[in-house]
Order: sequence, then C-alpha cells, then structure tokens
Amino acid sequence: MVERAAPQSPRADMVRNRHLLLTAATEAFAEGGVDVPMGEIAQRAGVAKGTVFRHFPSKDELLAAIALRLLGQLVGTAERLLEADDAGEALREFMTAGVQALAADRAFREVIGRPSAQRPEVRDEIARLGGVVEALTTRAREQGTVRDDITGTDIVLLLGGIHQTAAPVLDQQPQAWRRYLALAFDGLFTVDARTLPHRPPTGPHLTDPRQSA
Amino acid sequence: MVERAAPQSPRADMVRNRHLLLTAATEAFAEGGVDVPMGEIAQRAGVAKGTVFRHFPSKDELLAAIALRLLGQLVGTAERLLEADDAGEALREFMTAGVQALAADRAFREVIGRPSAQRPEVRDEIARLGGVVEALTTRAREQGTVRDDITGTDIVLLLGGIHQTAAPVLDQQPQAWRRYLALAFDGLFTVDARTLPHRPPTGPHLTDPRQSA
Amino acid sequence: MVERAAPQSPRADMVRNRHLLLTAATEAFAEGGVDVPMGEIAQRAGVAKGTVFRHFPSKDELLAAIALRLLGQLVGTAERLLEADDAGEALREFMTAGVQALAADRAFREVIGRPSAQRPEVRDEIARLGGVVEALTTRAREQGTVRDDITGTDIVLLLGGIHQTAAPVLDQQPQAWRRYLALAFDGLFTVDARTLPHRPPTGPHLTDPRQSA
Amino acid sequence: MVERAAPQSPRADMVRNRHLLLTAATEAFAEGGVDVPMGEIAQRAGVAKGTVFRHFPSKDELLAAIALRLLGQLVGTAERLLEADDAGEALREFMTAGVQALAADRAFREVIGRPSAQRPEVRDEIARLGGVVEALTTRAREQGTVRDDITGTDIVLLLGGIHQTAAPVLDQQPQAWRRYLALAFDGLFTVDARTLPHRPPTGPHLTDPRQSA
DNA sequence: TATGAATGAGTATTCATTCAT
DNA sequence: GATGAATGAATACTCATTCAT
Repeated sequence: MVERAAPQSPRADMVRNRHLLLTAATEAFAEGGVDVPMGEIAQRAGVAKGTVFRHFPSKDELLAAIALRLLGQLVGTAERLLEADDAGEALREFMTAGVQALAADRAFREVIGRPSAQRPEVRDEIARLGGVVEALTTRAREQGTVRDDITGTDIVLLLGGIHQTAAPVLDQQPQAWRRYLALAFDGLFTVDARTLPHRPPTGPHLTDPRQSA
Repeated sequence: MVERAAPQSPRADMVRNRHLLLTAATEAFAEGGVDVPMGEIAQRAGVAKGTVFRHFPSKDELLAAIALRLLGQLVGTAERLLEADDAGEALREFMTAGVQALAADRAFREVIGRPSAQRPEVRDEIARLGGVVEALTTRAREQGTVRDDITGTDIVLLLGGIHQTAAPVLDQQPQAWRRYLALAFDGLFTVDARTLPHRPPTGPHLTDPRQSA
Repeated sequence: MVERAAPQSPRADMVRNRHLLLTAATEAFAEGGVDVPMGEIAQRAGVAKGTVFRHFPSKDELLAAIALRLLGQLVGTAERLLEADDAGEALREFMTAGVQALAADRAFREVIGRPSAQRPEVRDEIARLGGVVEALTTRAREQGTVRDDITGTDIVLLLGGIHQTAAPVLDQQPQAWRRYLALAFDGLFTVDARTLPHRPPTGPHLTDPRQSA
Repeated sequence: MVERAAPQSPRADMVRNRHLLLTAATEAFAEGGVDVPMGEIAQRAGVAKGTVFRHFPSKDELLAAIALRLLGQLVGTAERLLEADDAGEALREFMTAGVQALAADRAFREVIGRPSAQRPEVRDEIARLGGVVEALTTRAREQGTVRDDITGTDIVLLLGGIHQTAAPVLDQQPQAWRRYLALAFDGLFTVDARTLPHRPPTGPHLTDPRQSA
C-alpha cells in the first residue's frame, strides 16, 4: 500500500516497522496530542492498524515506549556531561538539551504525564534520570557554581516548566524557551540567594497529577 | 430530578442555572481534566444535559466561558495591585496569586490551551490581562526592582511555566510551586543580570500551539 | 429511519423502545446466537446503536434482561400451576411449557449459560424458579404420581436437557421435543423404579460450566 | 521456539505436527470453548500459527477434524458393542460411553453444533454413527429389552440431551449425568409404555439449528 | 425553558487468515 | 514445510449534540 524498500528478512522488516511506528507515533502525538487515533499512527507509518498492536499491545504501551526512548536520550546526555570539567557548564548544557528536547518533541510532556508513566519501566527510567542529574547537580554544587539548595529533582522538574513557559508561543517563536532558560539560569547559578522556601520535592514521577487518580 | 426551590422567574432561573453550570464545570474540569463528559457536568449542576447545551452551545463554548471567568479574576487582581505603592511587591503578589490560581484549578491551563482560547472573546481577555500586567511590570521596572528586560508578557507566560514545574508533584506536595516561584523571583528581581537572550515574546495567546492546527 | 406510530410522550417512547429492543434482541440472539453484534440488534429494533446502550449499558446487561424475562414467565407458569388439583398433571404442564419456551426461544439456554447468569438478579430469579418447581414436585410426589427420588432441581435441569435432545432437528421438526418430553415422562412418572444413582444436584445455577472459570 | 527432537523426515514431522495440533486443539476447545483463538492452539501445540493453517486451512476445518475424530471413536465403540450378546446391555454401555465422552470433552457438543458439522465428511460420519447405533438399537428392540418405538437416531440425540441436562452442574458434580442417564434408561428400557408422540426424527445432523443459517 | 431519549460518528482492540522469508 | 509479521474486517462501547415532548 506504501512503497518501501524490499526488506532483507522478516526480522529486519519488523525492526524497520517498529522504528517507523515509533517515529510516526512520536510525530503524530507531537502534532495532535495523545488523542490521535491509533489508526492515524498506523497510516503515518504506512502499516495496517493490526501491525501497530503487534508491536505495541496497547496505546499505553506505545506511549510508554516513546517516553522511554526520550528519557533514555536525556539520560545519555546527562551521563556524557558527567565527564565534563566545568560542572556548572555541564549542567547548563544538560538543561539546554533537555528543554530543547521537550520543545522539539511536544508530545514528550504529554506522554510523560500519563498512566503510561506509571509503568515500572518508565518509572525506573525516570528514577535513573533523576539519579544522573542529581550527580550532575551535586558536582556543580560542589564546584560552587550552582546554589546550595537546588537538587537534581528540581532540575528535572524545571525542564518541563521552562519548556511550558515558552510553549504558548512555540509556534511563532520556536526559540523563545532560550529566554526563559536563561532566566532560570540567573536564578539558579547564584550563590548568595536566600534559601528557597518549601522543601525540595523528592522522586518526581513526572506524572501529571490529573492522571494519578 | 433534583428538588429545588421554585424559581422566581424564568429569567432568574436561567441566571441561576448558568451559574450552577459554570461552577460545576469548573470543578469537574479541575478534577477530571477537559475530558470529563458533558453529562457529568450536567449531573453535578443538577440539570439535564440539554440545559447545558442551552446555556453553552458547545463544550468549547463552555470551556471558553470558564477561561474567561478565570482570566477575568486575574485581570481584577492585577488591576487592584496596580494601586500598590511597592510595584515590585505588587508584581510578586500578582504572580503568587496567578500561580496559585493555576495550581488550585488544574483545568485552567488545559482549558487555556485549547481551541476555545482561539475565540475572540478569550483572546481579547488575554490581551487585556497582558495589558494590565504590562503596566504592573513597567511600574516595577521603573522602580528598579525588576530587571530591565522583562515584559508583562514574560510574566504571564511564567505563570504557566512555574505552575507546570511543580505540577508533577502537585499531588504529594501541593505547595511546591512556591519553591519555583521563589526561584523565578531570584531570577526576575535582580538588576545586574546580563540581558536575556531572545527577544521578548509578544501577544502570547496562551494557546498551546499543539491545538492550533 | 423506520416508520413508527407517533409516541405519546418521551416516556412512552422509551418504554416502547425498550420493548422493541428486548424483542429484537431475543429474536436476534435466537437466530444468530449470543454473538450477534449489538449493531444488528439496534437495526432490528429500528433504533440507533447508542439507544441500545442507553437501555442496556452492556451486552451482558441486555442478555441478563432477556434471561430475566424468560425466567419470570416460567416462574409465573409454575406458580399458577401450584393451584391445580392434579399435581402430576400440573408438573407435566409445567415441563411442557418450559421445554416449549426453550424450543421457541432458542437463545434462552445460551443466554442462561453466560456470565450474565452470574448477575445477582438472574441468580435470584433462578433460585425463585427452583423454589416454585420444588413445591410443584413435592406436591406431585406426595400425590404419588412422580417417583420419590426426583427433585425440583432435577425438573429444572431436565427442561434444558429435553430441549437440547431435540435441538439438532429443531429446524426440520420443530415439535420433536414432545417426543423426548414424553420419554422423560415415562421415566419420571413411575413409582416402582429403582432409585436413581448419584445424589440429586442442588442449586443448579443453570450456568454453563464453560463460562464459570 | 520450542525445542524438539530433530524430525526423522519432513513427512514424519508433518504427521507428528498434525497429531500435536489435533490434541492441543481438542484440549483448548474443551477448556475454553470454540472461541479460543487459533493462536492459542498453535502455542499449545508448540508450533507457529502458520503451521496450524497449513494443516487445517481454516478454523472450521480444524473443528471438523476434531469432531470427526470424536465421532469415529463413538462409531468404534458402537461397532464393538454390536458383537455383545446382551443387546440391551450393549446399548446401555454405548450410551454411557457416549454421554461420558460428551461430559469429558465439553467442546464436543459445541464443535458438533457448528457449520463445521455441515461439511460432507462430518455429515457422513454422523450418518455412519447413526447407522451403527440403529443396528445396536434394532438388536435390543428385537431382544425385547428396549421399547418398540425407539430408533437409533433417538439414541444419538439423547446422548446430547442427557449430557446437557447435567451440564449446568458439571463443575460441582461431574458425575451427575449418570443420574439422568439412569432416568433415561427407565424411560427407554420399558416395554409396556404408550407409544411416544411425534414421529421419530430421521437423519439428525447433530447440528445446532442456530448455526445453520 | 427544561428534560432526557435518540443519534451516530469515532476509538481501541481482537483475531482469522495471508504471505514473504 | 515452518515461521511469525502484516493485514484488515469486525465489535463493544462512549460521548457531543440534536430534538420531540
């Protein structure tokens, strides 16, 4: 139904389809929100509806897979930056990459704030991200470039918040998030600030509370 | 189906019903997100489904009405604070009130990020909010308590972003937004910061771009 | 979409539709088994799919309603026959009516052997039927026209069995069940038979065991 | 996917697979009814789905094969019993075996009452069973142990009916069918009964009429 | 004007069957 | 011959919206 390079083996074709689907789904969700019908994703990927379900037994599972992939990328970035000399700069870079990822992939946040995020694999990955970012933050704190009272969890949460700040104008000004990221940096990378109120959150599940009931 | 005091006049009953509906809908959307069925709103308001549609020809219209009311409240708050002596403190108060409103009413953001927000009335109200906040910000800027490069639009956008930062932990820590609000203040109420990158956004429609297609 | 007498009131129309649906469903299930799509039932009743679900929130509920109606009729028949002088004759009449009901309404048995039968209301009605038939049987036993070792539960179970015996030829010979009913009578209405093996079953749920897992 | 001894020859493997499938399918259908997915049968047999379809071009064909095998067993039993001296006792034994087969293999009846039963091969086997049982019955009739007006077809039909009588309590009382079999014997093995009403059915296809449309 | 019954388009998911490897 | 990935028709159920009373 859709022209396609001849697959080398069923296995190869399957891998290809899985990739196709993940890409199509990420795009589709990005454009239309999580409510896009599974059928549209199938169409975009150029496969039949049944194929979507063969690869991802339910919409939730598909959403989880997307979230996992995105989280994995962030974790990778953070891990790489753990090696950098200038921890403060590394943290800035991580946040920049993180917000950019959210901006580029608008489905991410919506995908994260879903029952899919309740899946153990997703929670685990979130926890993993939290751990790495905590390390990143600790190093920066030790180097005295970031304020004392900021935690890795704060950083992770801020990613979403900063992106969200600019989201309403994302269409007209796709780079506006840089402005608010800089603003956040100004609040973050300061040493002589008064201690922030409210104890730092722990274990953010990145789960939209609306869905947790 | 629900006993009720006899209405004084048809007109009075209608006004009453409209109010009932708005309240019920605000609550319902707050608790369940914008996906709560119209039927549930009718039930909560103690009226029949048809009545909901008589007052609000479509779900979208209802959503718009809610957004309008909430925006109106924010505008009111901002206008009141325009009278304050300490403009910086006033701005802080406005932002606190704004984020709190978002935190308390989880539907607000979702309601705002919808085609309903495209309706002229809503856009107008958003513009009005922008105007008042701009004034508020200008005064603070003039008093030298807020950095030079911050606009009213920035402030309005930040409301959503700050709320969103804390949203993932809203369940467990309903006050966490205060932490991020304080962090934002630290970035905002500083005078000797380097100028923020990216030109300030104009005319944010507060519309989630995802929905604009 | 379907010609129909003008309804007098919404309420009247609803009652009418409920009846229409029940009838259509009974027929549809009778002809096609419980697997007929809900859509077909809607079509047969001349209503939209949604209407079926308004009246019966799930297929199961519809099935239960049908079972209930049929069971109720049987209970009524049994109760009426409790008044008869000749208890043996009354029992024969009841069984005749029962098997005939099953023969006429082929869906009955299938409907009964379903999770729908697990619903308390259905179980209750089955229990009620069991009670009345037990009384009927006891009277016949006391009058010495039915063998000593037969219980009301046996009778109820036999209804299904007798019907089933003739079911394979129901198409070609719709009255064949009379033959096997007579055969059962010959085994039943005898006094000098050896006691039946196996203790009499108690509390038949009329539930197809296949479904109980 | 399932380790297995290396096949001796393609041909041998096929035979083996066919057997595996038939067994797995019989079990699966027995436990879950005819609605078990083909995939589960493949899994149980330890082969891929495609293999099932290579052996049995359609689910119906598979069902037919099972029915055929079971019918064949009954025919075998009947043929063997044709040799017995006491024809009445032989008939009892046959019926006992028949009902027991149905009770033990809950899928049998369901399998039989299906379009699959329409297949010529199945009809032929049913006819063959009818013939043998007719002979069995005739002999018993001639020996004066069974009533005059009973035919082989009646006997075959009764198998299903007797089983069905006890089916609703099969879970709790797996042997209850013996009770109703005895009851049937009491009606059957009597000489001075009034002639049964309704002419004896001929050529039962053992097909549930519900499915024939 | 309020009611709530009817409508019907829309959605996730299942499963027999086909077919490329 | 076996495999298992892809297909796509089919189905129960939801919900915004309409409309007769």
